Amino acid sequence: MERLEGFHGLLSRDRELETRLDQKDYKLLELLRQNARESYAALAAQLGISESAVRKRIMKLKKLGVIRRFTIDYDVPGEVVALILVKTQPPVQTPDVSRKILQNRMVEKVYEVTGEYDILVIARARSSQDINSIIDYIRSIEGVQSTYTMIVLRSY
Amino acid sequence: MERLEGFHGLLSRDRELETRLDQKDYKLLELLRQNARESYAALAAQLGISESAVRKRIMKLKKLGVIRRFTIDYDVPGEVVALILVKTQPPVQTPDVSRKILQNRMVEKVYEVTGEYDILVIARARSSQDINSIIDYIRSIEGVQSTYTMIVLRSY
DNA sequence: GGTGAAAGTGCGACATT
DNA sequence: AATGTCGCACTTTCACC
Repeated sequence: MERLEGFHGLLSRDRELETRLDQKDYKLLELLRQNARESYAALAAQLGISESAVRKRIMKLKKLGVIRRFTIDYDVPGEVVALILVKTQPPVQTPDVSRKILQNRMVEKVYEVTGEYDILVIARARSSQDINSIIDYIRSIEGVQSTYTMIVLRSY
Repeated sequence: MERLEGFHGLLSRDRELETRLDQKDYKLLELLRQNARESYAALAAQLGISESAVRKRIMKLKKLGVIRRFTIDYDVPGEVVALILVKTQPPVQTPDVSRKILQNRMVEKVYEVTGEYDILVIARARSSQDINSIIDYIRSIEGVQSTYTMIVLRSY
């Protein structure tokens, strides 16, 4: 019976995968990546479908969690961006550390990764002192073994 | 005379800095970071200014290069995201290497940084084979000494 | 995925401080 | 120089097909 349930679980996963993205979805994501404020009508024209179809696809992509948020890529002169590699140590779980890191409002993005380090943090601050305080904050989290910080000089 | 011109240059720089961002600009950037598709009217209400004022501020921020683009934060199931650290070697200039890296369409973002490595690349691909081909591409660029790749397991 | 009508939004011109 | 007001066209939204 447990085997059957396991099997059933696999089937449900397949069913989820039926909501696979098609070429128009991929193109839509690419268009939105380039300009997230483009009107549905303009997107529709480029995709060769109607404006309401675009809206429904975007809604679906948001519901599926594919589109996480509409945001901006920006660069405030004087602000300091830092990339902070973090090494965690068992038995503390890496996701627990990630969630703690995210609580800092200067943290923009957190990646859990393979390799020598476990987490990469992208942080943004008004000054290098503020970067220092982010690092202090991260190093104070339980399960953080060490950090390695890179200051961003330029980005594209 | 040359001294005077130099001094004049400094003055012009100061004049440019007069287009400093105020608190409303910072708040506007934060609101857009959270939802880049929010209407000007809704943004205006939150900032306590009129809708056309918001429009003009956003225009100004784009013109100043502060807002680089409106984009989406997204996560396609099955796609592989990799963070690739790159070490460059003189006499090749790091920005030249960055520009070459950017030519690869799977490359999403390039940071030039301080520290042991000179560049961090964020790349996105349909499969790990594609990630491999990005790495091969980067390693084939003149001036690239070594790379270190981390595969993203999860991101927030 | 398309249609149509109502509500909401974008945008330029001009007035205001 | 930055903001506010107004008018109109366009866009979005929400029914339903």
